[in-house]
Amino acid sequence: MNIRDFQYIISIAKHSHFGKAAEECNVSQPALSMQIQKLESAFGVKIFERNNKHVMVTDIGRKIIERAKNIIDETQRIDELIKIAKDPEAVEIRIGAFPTLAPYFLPVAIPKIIKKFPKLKIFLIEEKTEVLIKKLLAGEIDTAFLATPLPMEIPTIEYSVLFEDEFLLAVPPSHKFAGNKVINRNELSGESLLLMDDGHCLREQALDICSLIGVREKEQFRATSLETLRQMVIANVGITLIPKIAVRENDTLVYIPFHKPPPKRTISMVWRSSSVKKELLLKIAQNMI
Amino acid sequence: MNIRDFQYIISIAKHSHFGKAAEECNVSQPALSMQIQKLESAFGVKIFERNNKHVMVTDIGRKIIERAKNIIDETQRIDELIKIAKDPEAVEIRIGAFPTLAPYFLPVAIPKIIKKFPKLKIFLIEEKTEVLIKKLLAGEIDTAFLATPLPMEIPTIEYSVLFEDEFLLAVPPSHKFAGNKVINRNELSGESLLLMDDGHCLREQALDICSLIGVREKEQFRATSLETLRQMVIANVGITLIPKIAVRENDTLVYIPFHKPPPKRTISMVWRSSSVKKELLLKIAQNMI
DNA sequence: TAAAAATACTCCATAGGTATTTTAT
DNA sequence: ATAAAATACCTATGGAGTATTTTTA
Repeated sequence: MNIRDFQYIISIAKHSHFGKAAEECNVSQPALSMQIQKLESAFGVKIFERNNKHVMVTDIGRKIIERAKNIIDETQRIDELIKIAKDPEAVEIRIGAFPTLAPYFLPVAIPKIIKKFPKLKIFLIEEKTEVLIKKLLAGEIDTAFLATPLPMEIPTIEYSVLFEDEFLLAVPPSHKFAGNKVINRNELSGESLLLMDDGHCLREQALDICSLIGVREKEQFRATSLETLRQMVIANVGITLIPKIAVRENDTLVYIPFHKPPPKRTISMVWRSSSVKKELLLKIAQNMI
Repeated sequence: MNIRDFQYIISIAKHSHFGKAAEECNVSQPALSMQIQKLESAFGVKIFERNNKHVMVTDIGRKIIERAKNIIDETQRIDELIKIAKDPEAVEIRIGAFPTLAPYFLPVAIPKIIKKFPKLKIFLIEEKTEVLIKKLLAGEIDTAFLATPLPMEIPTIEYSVLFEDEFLLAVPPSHKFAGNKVINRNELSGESLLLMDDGHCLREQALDICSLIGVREKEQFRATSLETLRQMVIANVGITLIPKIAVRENDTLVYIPFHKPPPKRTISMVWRSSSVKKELLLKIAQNMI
C-alpha cells in the first residue's frame, strides 16, 4: 500500500470526480481508476459508489478517508521535520499575537528573534485570542504570544512563560489621581473604568482586576483598540488600565503604578505539543526571556 | 513512499539490527538495506547511523520514526474499520470493569450484550479504575464500565451513562438501625463506616458521601473487596455503604435505603473518542439501558 | 575471523502512460 | 450526443530475491 493511494482517495472524495482528481494528483485518469480498483479489491470494500456520471463516497469510504487524512498529515509533518533538520533556522514560522499586545511587543520581540535566528522567515498575524487558538490548533500558525492561563484548558497546547506585564492606571493630567506617585487598589473603589470591547482579552483581564478591587465598568463606552482607549482617556471620558508594555514616555497621559503586588497579565509563547517546530519554538522562547 | 517503509524503519529501530528486522518484516536483509538507502536518499537525511557492527537511530531518525508509528497505527485502524464494516458484530471487544462493580453487573450485562450481538467475541478485564483508564488510552481495552464523572477530566474519552446505582446502609441484624425501613442521612452523624482500601473508586465514592453527611471512616480497617466488607459487617465490626447492585435477597445483612434523594454512583460505558468501534459501543450502551 | 551491512545482478509485479470502449444522462 | 469512468495493452520503474563482497570489532 502506497501513501499516494491515500492522496488519491482524498482527492477523489474532494472532487467527487476521477478526472479532476487525476489532474490534481498529476496522473492520468485511467491510472487513477486502476489504483482505486486495486485498493478496493485489496481492502475488500468499495470506497466509492460510482458510474460514469456520479461519484460518491461510501460509508466505510468516509471512515477510511478520515484516517487517510491523518496519515497524509503525518507524512507532511515528516517532510517538515526533515526540512527543519536540514537547515534548522531557515524555516517559516507563523506567529500570532493579540491586538492589545502585538503593536507594543512585536517591535521588540521580532528583532530579538531575527538577531538570534537570522535565517528564519517570520509571518505575523494579529487576531483576538480566540481566533489565534483556533488557528494554532488548525496548524495555520505555529505559535502565538498569548496571555496565560488560556481562557480554556487545552491539553494539546503547551507554552513557555515570557514575562509579566503589569497594569498601570491611566488618567488624564487634570484628574484627581494625576499627582499620585503610586495608587492603592482600594483608592479606586467607586470609580468606573473604560474597557475594551467584547472578545479582547484585555477586557477580560481588566474585568478580573475590577472585580478584585471593587471597581465597575463605565458602561457607555467600549474601545476596539488600546489606542482608542488611550485617546478616550486623553479626551477626559474616563480612566482605564493600561499594560506597562503599552506605556509611552512623554505622553499627555499620566500612568500611575499600583502598590505591590500590582495587577498584571502573564504573556507566554504558546504552541501545539505535537508541533514539528516545538524545539525551535522553545529555543526562541528561552531566548526572549 | 510505501507504508511498508515505515514498518521497516520502526522494526530496525526496535532491533538496532538489519538482519533481525528483515526477519521480522519477512524480507531479505539486502532488500531491507536497499529500501532504507532509497528512503534516506529520498528524504535527504540519514535515519540510521550504522556500520556492519552497530546500528543506531539518528536524532532526525527518531523524530521520523515517532511519526511513522502514528502512520502505522492509522493503517491498522483502517484495517480494523474494514473488518468491522464487513461483519459489524463479529468483532473482538475487550471490556473492563472495576472490582466493586464487575461481579454484580457483568453477569447481568454480558448476557444482554450477547443476546443482541451474538457474534461478538467479548473479553473481560477486572481492574481498578485508574488501571482501566490507562489500558483504555493505550488501546489495550476497547471500553470500560466506570463510575462517572471520571476522577480526572480526559478529553479523548467519551461515555454514555447506563444507570444510577444507589447506596444502601448495610448493618448487621443486631444493629440499632436494623429495624428502620429507611434512614435519614443525618441519623448517621457520629457513626463511622467501614470502607474499601485505597485506589478503589467505591472508597472515593463513599468518602464523598461521608463528607456530605458528616460521617467519618472507621480507621482501623480497610477492605480489599466488597465481599470482605460485607463479611466484616456480618461479623459486627461495623456498618458500611453497599451499592444496590451488590445487594442480595435473603442475606444475613440488613440493607436500609436512604431517604430520597439517596446517595448514588453513576455507572457509564466509556470509550476512546477515536475508537474504530465507537459506533458499535454506542449501540451496545443504548441497548443496556 | 566472524558477523553483519553493503553491493551486484536478475527478475517480476505493478504503477502509470496512451488509445479505446462502455455507459448513463 | 457527450462526458466520464472502465478496459486493453504496453512500458518503465522499483521492490525483492540470491550470491557475493566489504568492513570492523
